[in-house]
Amino acid sequence: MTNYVKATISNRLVEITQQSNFPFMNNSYSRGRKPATNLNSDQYYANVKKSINRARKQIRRLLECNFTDEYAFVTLTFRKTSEFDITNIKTCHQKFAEFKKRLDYYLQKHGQPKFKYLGVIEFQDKNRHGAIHYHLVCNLINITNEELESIWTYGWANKKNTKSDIEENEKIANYLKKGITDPRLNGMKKYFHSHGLKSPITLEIDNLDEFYDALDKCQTTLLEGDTYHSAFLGETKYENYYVENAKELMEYVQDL
DNA sequence: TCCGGGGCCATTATTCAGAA
DNA sequence: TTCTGAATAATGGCCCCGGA
Repeated sequence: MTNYVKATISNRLVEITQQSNFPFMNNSYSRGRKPATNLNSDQYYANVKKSINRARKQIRRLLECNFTDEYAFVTLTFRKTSEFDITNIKTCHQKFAEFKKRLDYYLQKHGQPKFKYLGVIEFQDKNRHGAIHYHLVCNLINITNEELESIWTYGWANKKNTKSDIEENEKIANYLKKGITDPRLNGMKKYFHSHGLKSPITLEIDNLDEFYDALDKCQTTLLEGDTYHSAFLGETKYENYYVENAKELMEYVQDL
């Protein structure tokens, strides 16, 4: 029996969750992030798992929301150096921040749009002893690999332009999601992106049949769906759809 | 012209208790 | 548990400014 339905719309990606129990809301308790806890409790690993799941979902959603047409998939690698530790997340993030500034300046100078990106880091363990590299989905469509590498300065840059569609996005999202389970990222940001990206829209659905009708009209494909049981949410059914005509769906949603 | 440091505050990670 | 929203700690994006 379904009592509560929620839809999360990330442009063409539509996720529908139906559950038999209502979500609970109560704000009378003191909650909040505590300083780092002991690293070996069951609770800690449960939180790590949760964090990874949330990051996975969010990466996919942000990709669909913000890179809807053509985008560039970029890999940035550090060459071996004695100047700084290329396996240290903090140090590398600092270098990445400096790179962004150089890039911002370059883009501004050449009258190109501001750098928009969604990215993760990954450790290269085979042969490279945990060297960090960056994977980015971004809007650097018009810049050449050579230009990019000369701005990056720390090693190699590899860029591939991609058309945003269901298969490519799935592939790219999986690629981005691959490395975020690394324990070296526990307690840290597992993904990052430029400010001002569009967020997915979350809706409570009162009339599910009507919502399905609207979906049908927008050339919708079912990607996956399943049902599981949760002690708190009850019978829970989720379905992910891909909508060809996202614009029409948005118009319908505006009227709700 | 080019870009790095400081700092503000946006964004993410972690934690918690649990309705009809 | 493929969970939730809210609160808070922690991290990092990005603007401003000024030095080289």
